[in-house]
Amino acid sequence: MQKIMDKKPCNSSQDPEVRKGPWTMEEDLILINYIANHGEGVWNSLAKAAGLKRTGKSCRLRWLNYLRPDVRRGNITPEEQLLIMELHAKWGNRWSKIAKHLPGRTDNEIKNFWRTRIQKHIKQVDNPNQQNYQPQMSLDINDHHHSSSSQVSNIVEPMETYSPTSYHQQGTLEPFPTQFPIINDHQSSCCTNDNNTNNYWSMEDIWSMQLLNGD
DNA sequence: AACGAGGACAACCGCTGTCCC
DNA sequence: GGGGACAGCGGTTGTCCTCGT
Repeated sequence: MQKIMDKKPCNSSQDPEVRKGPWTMEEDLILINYIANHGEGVWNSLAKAAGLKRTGKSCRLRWLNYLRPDVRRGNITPEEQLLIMELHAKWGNRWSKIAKHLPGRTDNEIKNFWRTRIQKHIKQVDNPNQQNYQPQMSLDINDHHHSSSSQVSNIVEPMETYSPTSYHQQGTLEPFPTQFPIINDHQSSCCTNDNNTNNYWSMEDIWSMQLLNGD
């Protein structure tokens, strides 16, 4: 049906007026301001009414994944990791469904987390003799969460087949001790405005600006 | 210090589902 | 019932950053 609409490359890329790529601070502020004043919904008309040269789709994604005040970013906790694995074992790649059980987490973030950390790890475990395999992270959650469901153990099991390094050595409950960039720190340090992309700055910055603007 | 490779994340794309006329 | 518009989802790609050489 509406594929007709979407077939036209995002019905927008042909339109020189439609911006793509990273959002700028100005665009973010416009979107935040508009939603603060008018609420979300009807994204296509919202984008137009707000004066953003973006598709409604793009605005929705930006708001849901980044700008919403209740979005939590970075530092996925061991408990969240466990939950993700448990729910993924139950539902598969139903990221939005999984995200609903992790308050403040977005489906995109969970999906990225799964693909970059867990899936990679599973691949490594599947091909342990591939090149000089070096386990980089531990997902040996069951060792520390004996209450885990059998569903979890199904998916976690392969990960127990190697001996985690720093995790056990450090005796902490940090499944990915060396793998987790502290995203909040990263963003708050690198994301102040001297970054030439204008795309990386903390949400605290945005929301404080928002407050300063008096909206 | 420079450069390349790989990782992490943001954003886009294509598709499906749902609602409304 | 058919078709259009929109929201939402999952997969993929692009970009930036970090780390190793």
